[in-house]
Amino acid sequence: MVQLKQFQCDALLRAAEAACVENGARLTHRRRQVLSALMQSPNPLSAYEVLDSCNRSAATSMPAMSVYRILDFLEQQSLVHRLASSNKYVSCSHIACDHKHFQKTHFLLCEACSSVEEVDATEEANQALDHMASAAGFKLTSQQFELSGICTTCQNNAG
Amino acid sequence: MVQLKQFQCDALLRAAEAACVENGARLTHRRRQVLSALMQSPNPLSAYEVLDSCNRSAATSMPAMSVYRILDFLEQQSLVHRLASSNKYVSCSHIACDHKHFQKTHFLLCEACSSVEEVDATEEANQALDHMASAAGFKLTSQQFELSGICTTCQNNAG
DNA sequence: TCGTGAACGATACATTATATCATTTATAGC
DNA sequence: GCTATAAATGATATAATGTATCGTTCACGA
Ligand SMILES: [Zn+2]
Ligand SMILES: [Zn+2]
Ligand SMILES: [Zn+2]
Ligand SMILES: [Zn+2]
Repeated sequence: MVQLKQFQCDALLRAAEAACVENGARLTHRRRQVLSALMQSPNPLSAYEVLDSCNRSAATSMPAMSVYRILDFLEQQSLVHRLASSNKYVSCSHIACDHKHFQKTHFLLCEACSSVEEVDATEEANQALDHMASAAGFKLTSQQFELSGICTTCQNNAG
Repeated sequence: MVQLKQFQCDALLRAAEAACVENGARLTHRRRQVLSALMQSPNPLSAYEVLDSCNRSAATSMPAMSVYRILDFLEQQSLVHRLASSNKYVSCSHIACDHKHFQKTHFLLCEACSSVEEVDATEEANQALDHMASAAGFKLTSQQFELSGICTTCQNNAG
């Protein structure tokens, strides 16, 4: 996950706008600012990091309230995802494609560079975890996992 | 996970004290208060919930700082575990037994009653998740998963 | 008994999140 | 275009959570 070039970001924003319209919602200026901040960040951002990013790259300053409201909105639209383990946000990596989050989605977090990879659950993993849970009498409901590890790039840099 | 009777709690506290001594640490009065609060709670508690619990059940009021310090200490001693997804704490379910957390430990969280079950990772789950991560080039490091679901009791109550 | 470091108390402060209400903006119907 | 309506935002206050710092007390060993 590398910082997006501007023309890529624009294309994603157009796709995001289309997705909103399809849901009867609007991608306003403020929402676009927040989404853009997350798209351009190589790492997940906390609400206040989003706020700072927006305020650095714009003339008018955004109230903190708006960031919280807008992050909620964007999450409902599946344009961003919230990482519970760090309470930070990442932009969805499937905004431009037709991916609809039908599968469970998991996140791989690099401990070295803080990059995030959004991956679909495998059937193998679903079964193994269901199995592990049912051994304790639990019936798993939908959820996303946030798995820590080392990404390809950082493995190569270290080796 | 049900609220512990007092004599069970006392036995656990004795075991916890022994574990501390083995590590060259001490289970002081304040630490005992915090650990006891977590043991007696059927659900995970946030730092301030621990604080409230301690202050309800004791004459002298505990400063918030102490709770944070002590939770860190207890976590290092593996007497309590921190749940990253909710930023709350639970007492370890293996204080009395000889369980040493050699295996990865995962947590099953009931969405209905908020109870928590601490379970060992299965080899099957480890492999499935390693496999899923390596498909994206990630090498997983140690971690704990916090899986949402419905516990046995709540399944029966619903059915 | 005294020195030492760990644990704790106390205070201030920083960060993060929510509640509330006024104002502005977009939209649809006329 | 004009107006009613709801959505979105601005503005302010406040709550909740977490950290930094320093002085004091306490346990323990020399
Ligand atoms: Zn996504
Ligand atoms: Zn990396
Ligand atoms: Zn444990
Ligand atoms: Zn339950």
